[in-house]
Amino acid sequence: MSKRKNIKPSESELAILQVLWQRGPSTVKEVNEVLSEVKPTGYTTTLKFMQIMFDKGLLSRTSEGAKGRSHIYKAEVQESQVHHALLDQFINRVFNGSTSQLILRALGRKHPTHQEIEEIKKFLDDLEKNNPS
Amino acid sequence: MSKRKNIKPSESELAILQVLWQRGPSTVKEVNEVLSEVKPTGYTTTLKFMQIMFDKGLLSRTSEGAKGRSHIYKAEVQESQVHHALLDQFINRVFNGSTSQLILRALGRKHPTHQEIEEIKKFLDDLEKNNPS
DNA sequence: AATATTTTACGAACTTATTCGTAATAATCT
DNA sequence: AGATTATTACGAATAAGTTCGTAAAATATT
Repeated sequence: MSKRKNIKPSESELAILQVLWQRGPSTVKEVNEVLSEVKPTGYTTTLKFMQIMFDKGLLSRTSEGAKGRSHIYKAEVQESQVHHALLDQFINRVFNGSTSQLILRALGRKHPTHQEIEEIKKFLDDLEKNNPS
Repeated sequence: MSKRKNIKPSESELAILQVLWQRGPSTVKEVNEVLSEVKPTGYTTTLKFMQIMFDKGLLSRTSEGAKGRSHIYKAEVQESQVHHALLDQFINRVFNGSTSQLILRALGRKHPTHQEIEEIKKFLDDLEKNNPS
């Protein structure tokens, strides 16, 4: 249906997307500063990735800023879209396609808070109401 | 606590582990036959991977079979262990460490069956009983 | 305008993962 | 034993991802 291709951002690409999802359209410098807080990264390294992502269509960029300044990059894929795609791949690779297996494992590995549990339960209730399968 | 290191099997390594978890200890030939059902794979390719995994300690092997036959390889990491580790990494990478975010996304993306929902709910009930946090 | 700074473009080095060819070794068959 | 087949070991080619140096171009400063 959607024109979504093989969305499979690499580790580094995902990190950059996350910054852009959070901050909105940003320059290389801005992205690099955020990334460097977690892990020191050379400016040209970040630049290179963003250029590659631009070529792939993961990002777009506006050349003509206010007064001919640096490129401003913008994510061209939605967070939910990427989450969905990565989850699909992960569930297929690791849990043989079983979503419930994934969820049981996820719940089992750490102790979710009471609040988290309630949140999930509520979500499940809603699902059942709207989906009589 | 446990001596678990950085468990991060690659795509191909995971596929091999899955065969070994399912079949139990097996020869290269046997593993390769299973893998080839899904995706044709050269014998020496599978062999190479299993040798690498042996070097890494992911697999062990018995040299002295019944009558000096081929190596029989065995997974040296448990399925639950690897699931756990991969989930940790995935949740950190993609969902910023939030398990409930992962779960909500996973539930939202496809329609789980009524049965699956019940299964999960039951699991949540148990969790709440045993964990008054 | 000359110099310095910022940003971009290009390309190369390096790493990890994947794939397989080829040769050596071991076992089996005639 | 000699030939055939099976299995292992080794090394190399390719690909994808990561990292950065260097140079060119654009912008700002003195």
